[in-house]
Order: sequence, then structure tokens, then C-alpha cells
Amino acid sequence: MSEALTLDSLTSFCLRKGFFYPSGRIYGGVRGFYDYGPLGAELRKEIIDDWWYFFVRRREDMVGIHGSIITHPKTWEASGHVESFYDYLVTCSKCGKDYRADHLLEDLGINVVSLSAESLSALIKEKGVKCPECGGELSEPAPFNLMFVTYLGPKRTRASETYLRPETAQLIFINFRDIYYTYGMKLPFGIAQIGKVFRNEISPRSFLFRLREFEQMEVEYFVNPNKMDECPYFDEVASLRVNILTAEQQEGGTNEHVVLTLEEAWKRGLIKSQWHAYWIGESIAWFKRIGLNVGRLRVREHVKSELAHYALQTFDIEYYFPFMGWKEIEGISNRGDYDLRRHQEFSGKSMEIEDDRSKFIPHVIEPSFGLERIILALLSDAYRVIEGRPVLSLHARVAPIKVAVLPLVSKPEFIKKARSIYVELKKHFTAIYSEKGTIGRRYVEVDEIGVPLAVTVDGETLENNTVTIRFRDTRAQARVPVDGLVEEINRLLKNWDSLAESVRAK
RNA sequence: GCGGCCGUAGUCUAGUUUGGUUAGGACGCCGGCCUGCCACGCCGGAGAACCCGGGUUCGAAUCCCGGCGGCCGCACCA
Repeated sequence: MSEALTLDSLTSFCLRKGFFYPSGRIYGGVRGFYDYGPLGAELRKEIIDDWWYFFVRRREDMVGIHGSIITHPKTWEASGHVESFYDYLVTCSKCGKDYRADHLLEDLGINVVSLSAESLSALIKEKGVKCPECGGELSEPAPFNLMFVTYLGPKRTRASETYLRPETAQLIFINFRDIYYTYGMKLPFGIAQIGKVFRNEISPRSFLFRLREFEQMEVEYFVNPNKMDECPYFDEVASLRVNILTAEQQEGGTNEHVVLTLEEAWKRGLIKSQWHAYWIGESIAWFKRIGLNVGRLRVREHVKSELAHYALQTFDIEYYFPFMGWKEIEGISNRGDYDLRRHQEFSGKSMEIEDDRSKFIPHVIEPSFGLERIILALLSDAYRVIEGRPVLSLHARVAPIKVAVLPLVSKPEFIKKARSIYVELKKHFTAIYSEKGTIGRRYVEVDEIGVPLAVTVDGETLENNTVTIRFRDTRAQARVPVDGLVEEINRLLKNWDSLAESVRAK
């Protein structure tokens, strides 16, 4: 399974071990939805807690919010989602293929002025547009919108329509003024949020990769537009070497990234602002913290055609999945002042603030992480076969279960001692206890769900009150007293990165 | 959404081409033995009417239709 980790085998592993279940599985499942199982729920919590610590709590320039999922409908008009999320589809009556009406017209060099069903229909008729595949007649344009619609109140009328949020970002923008005026933040500063978003994808696919309901972890970082190159923390990331693939390279037909430090990438103008480069660096630093193999990450710039309506420049952090190649796990956009400006227009409330004796609408750098995609990357990275045994080699920081307690043999006195240790450890760590089958088998079972440490109660324990601590990846063992075991485990988990390779990881 | 392939116990799977005895196995699970430091030792047991619905037939897991779900390709991914 490790040599050729496939999406299928990973999906089935997650189901078998209780990381994820297809939502509504007993009824046949619903496309695009997965439920977190016991291990998945713990893994998720470790990741979001660490993200929140790293991007919010430890920083002096960041605060968090937690916005509502169903949001004032105006929000999505202002953000451009009502318009941009609305596309028109035409279907060939002969071969049944679907096309986006506007793309079809643009491909034929026809200028699309407005996106209404009537105007698109008229253009198609006027220019005699046919199916590019088979030349068949095209249907009338039918609208589809990627936002989930729901209704406020009991009546299902056009006026009561609203949407489940398709991104968390807008909740930050619509709260920006209140946060600025009530919480006393000074530029530059950021607002972070973790939460569910909903997109009615036409074709959800690839397990956790494209879901209809998923979780974002986002920062909107506000900067004086005259100070986009004045990041006081830049030194922390300047020398970080990254794999970078620019729009220019891609437009020149290359798909080979180059290795540059962030400072070089910024100074050469590949990354247009220093703040943008800084947030790319912080993102990669966090991925490293949670144990992702950063050698498998690259920073790819969006080419013009894929740039979103709001973006000045966007870089995706892509992870190289063994079964599907380079895929986005985080997007870092320079959104300029687009969002605040639009909300100013639509609300009539000024979004300008004062800094350095000038008034302006701040510009925004947005690191936007897809939680489930990160989990998929972490699991793909961690699942390996070490000397013939399956091991989920997750970093101790995110491992869903931190410690297993195992009696060497299932004699009553061993069990009694092991259980009392387990009950104590469970107050401090996610822990698991098992007495079934041979000790070797139990080690393999806990290795496979990524438990970094195993405490074994053996004959010596009963004599001198010591246990062994075994390391998952190397099977190295150390004998430690039961008194102070909690402190010792804490020390090992906290210092995971600095422990000797020979005990910690292969 | 379109096209191709697919859907059998908790999991993986045999059987589907050539409809027909109690749908077979492995792992897991439960009980017992073994008291073993790195899965894969022994005995016993429970568990599927074959994704859902309809049809053809004396008879369907097996053929046909629709739905749901999965994979791949196309389109889509703001």
C-alpha cells in the first residue's frame, strides 16, 4: 500500500480505522459529504487548535472571529458571488455535452457583454453557435449557481432567499469596521476565522479533495496600501527556500518550478508585495510544524485565466499527492481593496481608516487553507510501510491518539496495573488501551493509527514500578518510572522535533 | 452533468460471461485455550437474502429499466 498509495486504498483505510465515513452511508451516501469518525475528529481538532495557536494566539497582530453560516444576502451581492457564482449552461441536443455558455462564446471570439439568459440565448442564435464537438443544436441557457440557497422565514419566495456561505472571508470583511472600532487594532493587523463553508459543486470527487461542505481556516490581513513592502517580520522567512512556479513560467510552457528564497522571489518582483511573500513563508512554516513534508510543496502562481474576480495576484500552495499529482491545499491571494470597497459601495458605510495621516481602504493578503485537503495531504504523507509493517507516521503534534497503554500479557495483575496507568494518562492525553491478542499485534495496530508512543506494562513493572515507552516509527524503547510518567510523555511530545532521529522517526 | 467501468457480511473479495442445490473464502468481531516484547498459534461461534426500487422468468447476486453511490476521462472548480 505504501509503494503505490492510491486514493482508493487511502479512502478505505480511513473508513476501516474510523477517520472518515461517507455521510449517510447506511442510506447509500450523499455525494460530496463525509463525516469525521473518532480518529478523524481528534485529528481535526489537533490541526485546527494548532493553526489557531500559530496564526492567532501567539501573534500580537491577529484576532479571531466566528461568523454565521447563513449571512445577510447583500453580503454575496457585494462580494460578487451572486454574479460570479451564476453561470449558464447550454447542452447539446445531439451528443448531450454541456458547455458554459459564456466560455463557448468567448472561445469563438464573441464578446459577451452581460450574463443574462436572454442575452446569451440571443447571441447564440444570432451567431449561429453550434456544439463544437458534433455540430448539434444547443439548448436554451440554463442557470446554475454554486451557492446553496435557503430561505429565511416560512415563505419560500425570491425575497426570502439567502445563501449558505461559500467562503468564510466575507464574514471577516463585513465585520471589519466593528472590529477596527471596538477592538482597537492598528494596521497592519489580521482577522482569522475557522469554519464551515458550502459549495454546491457539480461533481464532487476524489474523497476529501472536492467536497460540498468543508472547512476553511482563513486570515484576512489588512495593510496600508502604501506599505505593502514594509513587513516588520519579513526577516523570519526571508531565507526560506521555496519551490516556485510563476505565471510567466507557465505561460511560457514550463511546469518545472525553480527554487528561490522568498527574499529573492520578492526582490525579483515575482511575488509583488513583501507582505504576500511573508504570508507564503508563514504558511510553509506552519505546514512544517504539523509534520508535512515541505519538500513536496510548491508555490504556484495563478495564471491570468484562473485568477478570481477579486484577486490582484494569487499563489496556491500545492502538495504533490502520490495518486493525483500537484493539487492546491492553500490559496494565498492579494485581494487588494476589492472586498472592502464593494462592501462600502453596497452598504454605504465607509471602510476607510486612517493611518500615517492618510485615509484609505486597506489592502488585504488572504491565506486561505482547506482543512480537509490538508488532512488528505497529511495522511498521504504519513501512511507508509516501515520494514513490512504499516505505520501512520503523523507528527506527534497532530496525532489523534498520543499514547497507547498495553499490558504485555493479559494476566489480571498486569491488566490492573495497566488500566490504572491508562485511566491516569487519559486525564492528560488522548490515550487508548488494549489487551487483546499478542503484544506484537497490538503494537502494529496502534502504529497503523499513528499513535506515537506506547507504554507497556511488563513483569518488571510489578517489581519496581517502571514501564517501557516505545516509539512508533523506530520501535526504540526506554524504561521510565511510573511516577512522573505524565511529565515524561509531555516532554517527549512537546520536544518531538528535537528528539534523536534514532528514537523518534525513520 | 455527459461517456466508460463498477456496487456481494464491519473490511477485502469468489461467484455474474453460459440465471437454478444451505452465496464460498480471508481479515476483523464474539467466546475459550495459549502467558507470549514487536501483526499473521489452536478450538468454537455470530454475521450478507448480494446498494435501493421496479421489470423479465417456473426461478435472478447473475438479464433489462430507473434511482443512489464509487472510480476514470470530459466539462466545472467562482
